[in-house]
Amino acid sequence: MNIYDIAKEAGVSIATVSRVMNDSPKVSEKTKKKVKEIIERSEYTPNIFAQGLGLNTMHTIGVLVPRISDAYMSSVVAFLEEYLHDKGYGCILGCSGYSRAEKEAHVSMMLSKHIDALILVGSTYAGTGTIEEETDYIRKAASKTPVFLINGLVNGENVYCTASNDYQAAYDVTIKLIENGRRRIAFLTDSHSYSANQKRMGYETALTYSNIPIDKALQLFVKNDIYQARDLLLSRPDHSFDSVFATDDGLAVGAVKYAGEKGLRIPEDMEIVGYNNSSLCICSNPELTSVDNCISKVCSDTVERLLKVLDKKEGVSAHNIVGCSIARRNTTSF
Amino acid sequence: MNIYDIAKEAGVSIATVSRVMNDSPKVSEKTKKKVKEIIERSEYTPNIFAQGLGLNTMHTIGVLVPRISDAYMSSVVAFLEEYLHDKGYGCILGCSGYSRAEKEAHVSMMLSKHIDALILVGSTYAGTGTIEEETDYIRKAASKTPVFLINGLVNGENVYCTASNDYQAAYDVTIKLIENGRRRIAFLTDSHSYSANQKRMGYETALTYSNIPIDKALQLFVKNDIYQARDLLLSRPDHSFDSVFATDDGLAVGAVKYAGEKGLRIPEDMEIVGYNNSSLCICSNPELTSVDNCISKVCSDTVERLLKVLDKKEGVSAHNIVGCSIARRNTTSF
DNA sequence: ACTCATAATGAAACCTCTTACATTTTCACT
DNA sequence: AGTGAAAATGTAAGAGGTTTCATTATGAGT
Repeated sequence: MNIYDIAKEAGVSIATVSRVMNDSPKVSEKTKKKVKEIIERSEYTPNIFAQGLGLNTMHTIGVLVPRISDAYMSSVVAFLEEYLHDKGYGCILGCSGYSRAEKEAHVSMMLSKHIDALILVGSTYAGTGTIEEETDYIRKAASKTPVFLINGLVNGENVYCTASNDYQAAYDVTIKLIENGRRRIAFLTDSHSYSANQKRMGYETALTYSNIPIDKALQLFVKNDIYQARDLLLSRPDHSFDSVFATDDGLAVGAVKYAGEKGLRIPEDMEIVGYNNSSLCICSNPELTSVDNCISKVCSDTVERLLKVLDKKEGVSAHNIVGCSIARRNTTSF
Repeated sequence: MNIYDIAKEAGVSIATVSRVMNDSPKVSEKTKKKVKEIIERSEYTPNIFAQGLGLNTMHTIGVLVPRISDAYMSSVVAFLEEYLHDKGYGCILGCSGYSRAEKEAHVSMMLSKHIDALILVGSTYAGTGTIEEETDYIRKAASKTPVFLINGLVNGENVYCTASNDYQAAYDVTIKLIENGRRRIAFLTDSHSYSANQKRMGYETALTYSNIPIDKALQLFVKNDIYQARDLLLSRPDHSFDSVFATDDGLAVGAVKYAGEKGLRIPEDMEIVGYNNSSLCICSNPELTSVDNCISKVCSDTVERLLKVLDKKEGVSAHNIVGCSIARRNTTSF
């Protein structure tokens, strides 16, 4: 069943059928109605390949995340898919893991599928090699299709970034903890990403601003795993920290488990703040205070900017920042 | 940059270039080497649309889930994407929600993108209308492309199902609780899906087998939300149940919160079992005993069967069952 | 050197759509 | 009725691959 069959049955040329399919104004109402009826009846759908060959688009966006089973990432994908689908775009998903090689492999696979744009979520930097090396594949991809980063920052032609204001949020959280009398705030992270660095800078700035010396021994790096986070904290000397600011809710849950193990009361003896305000927060006991980095807004902004770029509209800025808020629950006393 | 450019530069015909691209044996080593070099150097990739037009495939599989932000679903998608990517297939993701109309819309969008097969995850039945009505869109889709259900059951030409043995697992869990002296086991679910019904049947069979009357008042239905599950349990009379078997970890966490609210000790006063063995289990406090429905195996089986079907191999059975196990943690005393 | 089977290559058809341009139809106005 | 502009429709040329079939090149066996 192709456009010729429809044309023959309707007694018109294929050009007319094509015009009807694309809602062109230069077809008489009478013809339009007749052709539409036949299209309807025979459940004809145009061949996407032939269409793509002509139009050079398939209305598909590539979405690449490091790990979809992560609560934060899956939320991001959920929003992106929803917004894109609303606008008639399909979503090719890739889960790359954190290695550069895997990311590159996924990106080139997506490019070969002729996506209209590429969205990269988080983790643009794996911590091996220089930033330039690490992000070169992004600029390379951007030479073929517009690239949109979510919570990442890369400068380059055709690269657009949308991020939550992690610097500010981290600063705010740290100040809150200091106001609560905390002086030895552990900074717990699992990433060298742009976001993680922003958080670290906000944290350090707040300490400096409050005349608290920065103690690098309080900045802990661990794989994103609840038990590993717990064990790392357990390996630290008792009382070496009085609160934990984690760059991810999973790590914060690890801190909760640490406190349980040590018999520390939360939040009296140990305050804990997570990040992403994910589903883990209310699953945790006590429920976790966390930074709400407003995924929904970040995603809707990204899609909005993406559509503008595809529309060849001018004036889409390279960078875009979205504010965060703090979701207060029971692991802090603010 | 197209096949003609390569052909011209190499001084061969486009047919030869095409053969080189597809690793055809009927090209001399010398020519192959020369052409490959030029392809490499000019970073030529064949146009997917032209290729699709000829081959009628884009090596893309549609994956439709109701809710990707669900820990279980995102795990399933993670495995599917990994296995499919390994085999050179891309993944078009759709998040449909639970309504039939949305599912149909997503399926037809995917079909219009010319997927090679469609994988539907869970929830084939939304509870409105008869099973036949609810699943008709699946058979319709199956007339255009092979359909693979994960933890769903629909009979039809070109429909292949892979499911975990939820009936058996539910039976086993219920027997364990009974062996622990529980007599009033609440069955908490959020779905009318095939899986949920299998679990219910296993639960009821175990009760009957143990000469415990089935009390419909103990079978509770609630939206998949931790707080709603907690509140529903709080609304029941005290001591009306002594344990909870939930068909999803989120609901089980709701039960944990209920017990906390009521001051019940877990597992002494209240045993709780979840389902899916998701990341919520270790996040919960106490950590949740849960049925491990072996997502990895279900997904690898699905992909394996899918590849066989695409390969036109015979003998792919319509149904395939994978065994479950119980991940014992701290909300039960077995 | 001459066959002849086989390997290597090329020409052209085909896949199904979009669209620029050409042609035909319509119809208001004289 | 005749004219001419505007509207409707059709023709044919791409878009960029794959593949069949025909043709040419190769080289082993005599």
